[in-house]
Amino acid sequence: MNALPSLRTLQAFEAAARTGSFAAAARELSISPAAVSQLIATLEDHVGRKLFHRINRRSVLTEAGREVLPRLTLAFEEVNGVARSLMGGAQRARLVVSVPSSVATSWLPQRLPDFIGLHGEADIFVRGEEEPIAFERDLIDIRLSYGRFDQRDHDAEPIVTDAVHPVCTPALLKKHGPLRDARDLLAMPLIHTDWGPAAAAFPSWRGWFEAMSIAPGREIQRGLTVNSSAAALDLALAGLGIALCQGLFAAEAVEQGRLVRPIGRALELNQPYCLTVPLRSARRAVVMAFRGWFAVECVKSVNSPALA
Amino acid sequence: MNALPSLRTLQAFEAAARTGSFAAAARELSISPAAVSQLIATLEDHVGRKLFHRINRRSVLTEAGREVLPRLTLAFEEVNGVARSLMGGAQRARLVVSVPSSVATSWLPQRLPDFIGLHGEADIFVRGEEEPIAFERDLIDIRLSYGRFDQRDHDAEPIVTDAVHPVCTPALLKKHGPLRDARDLLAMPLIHTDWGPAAAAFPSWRGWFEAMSIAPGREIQRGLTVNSSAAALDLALAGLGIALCQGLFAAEAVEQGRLVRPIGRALELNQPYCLTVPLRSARRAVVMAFRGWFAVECVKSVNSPALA
DNA sequence: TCATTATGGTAAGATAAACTTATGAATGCG
DNA sequence: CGCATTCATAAGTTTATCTTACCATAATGA
Repeated sequence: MNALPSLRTLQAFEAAARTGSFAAAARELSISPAAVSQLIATLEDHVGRKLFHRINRRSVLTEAGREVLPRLTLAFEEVNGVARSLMGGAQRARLVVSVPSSVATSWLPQRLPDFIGLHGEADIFVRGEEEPIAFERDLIDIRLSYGRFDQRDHDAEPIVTDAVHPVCTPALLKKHGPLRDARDLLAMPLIHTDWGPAAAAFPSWRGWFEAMSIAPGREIQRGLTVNSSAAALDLALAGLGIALCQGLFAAEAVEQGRLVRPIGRALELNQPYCLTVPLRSARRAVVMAFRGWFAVECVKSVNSPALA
Repeated sequence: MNALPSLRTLQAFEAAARTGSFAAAARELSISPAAVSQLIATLEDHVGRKLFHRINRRSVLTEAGREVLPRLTLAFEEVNGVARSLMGGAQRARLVVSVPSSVATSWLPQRLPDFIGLHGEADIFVRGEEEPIAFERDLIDIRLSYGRFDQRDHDAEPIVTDAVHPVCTPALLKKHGPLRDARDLLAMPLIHTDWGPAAAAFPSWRGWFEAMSIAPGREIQRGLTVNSSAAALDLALAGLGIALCQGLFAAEAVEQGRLVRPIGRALELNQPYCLTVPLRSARRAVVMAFRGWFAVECVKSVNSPALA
């Protein structure tokens, strides 16, 4: 188990391979071309394999070299990025937030300016993605998920349990006249959401009617079907039907009067929303600040008086 | 624009921060504790900021240190991985393949052993994901996509244009009796696929009937709806209905007689499947080999005699 | 309590890695 | 051809890195 080659030789190799010339690499590293040549020779010696074909005083990468170059380049770019951020005067906080895609499209971006206003400048990365989440590979600092996913070295905390509400535009409700009971909904165009494997346990219209003690027939499968809450909300806003939408997403439109609830009956979800934070990030100031703010915003949306 | 700190000092910092002790870092780097202390002091000096709180001969990371540690660790791990793979005797080829999720679940894994048998050992990473693809961030060597996505420094090549075929189990077909024309399909349970935003232009049952010059009523929306080809195929295999499935996925089951085509009419897709290869990877042996093999496998499935 | 053993910091000197300069050979270009 | 550019090699220098030695502090345990 020999020692690994020195980082300096790898650095020289990376620069030369990327630029395609020892001379250019030398300029980049502010050293002489001869030094580059020697470093690379040392590395080739150490790993026991040529990394450049020396053909005509010109060097082209060997297969082995070509194979590893992109990985090295990416890794060194990251190292240099870290170094630069350490050297920068006032270091900007960095925060990687992972949320379900539906939250990433509109709910979160709308509210982010508020957080930035409260907390000050920060480099925030929002990732819209579904379980399973690669906390370590993607260096995620905080994740909002539907349901609790406990892991070693991660702190998971339930925030609030949401519910789904039937919502549609006021115009659509007017057109179909006021409803007397839940059964009248069956006559209106329903917007279905197919949650996919991610959250198969989410309530459907069928589930909602059953919770209202109404046994729906096959006809409820009619109408539009989409595969995300965001899309369902958009269709509802466009007046195309009644969507069964989480409070989290529907609250704002209902508060503004752009959507109404034809029937004030909601169906609670099986799982709460949870915030998961890897322990390595739990103590960082930005992360703690964001965690608190995020939880409050979720609760505010879900428990909006407009949905009471 | 000051020079960046030397990699060696960053390496020492990373080891000390990760292990939580200068002494442990020294052991890891096979140098003396004093050397670690000096390297870190040099780094702190260079970036003009303390990275450890020295409290009681014990060091704990400062906020600045905690902020950058995970990024540094990940980057150095990658560098070390590269170094190790260079030192390893016979280097194993490494290949990162990106395909649509549906292809990643079953079609590709089934066929990979064949490629490995032909080409020899290799470290193959299969990523199931949808457009847009982050070729550079994820260092992808080759991508199969539905439709052509041209980019700078990428080579995109159409492979074959697939078609969708109605398929169901022989048992289901028998139960509903032989069909005389396409219109009879309307009486059978249809399995719908909702492609989502990724490939909105994919044909639906409605499109298929229209191509057959049949104007379907609202009733065709009945039945099951799933959001992936793979799921639709599974449901069809379970005898739950007729799915409209790409030749790529259906070919094998039809060849084996597990599925049949109640009507031999297919509907061609709007876009061909394409293989995209970043130029940096185009000349690598594994990549070229895989590209050729992959294209042939796709064509074989799509043009299977069983679907003729 | 008082060694014992750990931690990290500092100073001085040693060593080896890294670098420069100088030179040569091969190539391409005007 | 003459000139610029490329990389390789050799010899000598610089300096970053490392060791050794010694100190201070704190926790551990007999």
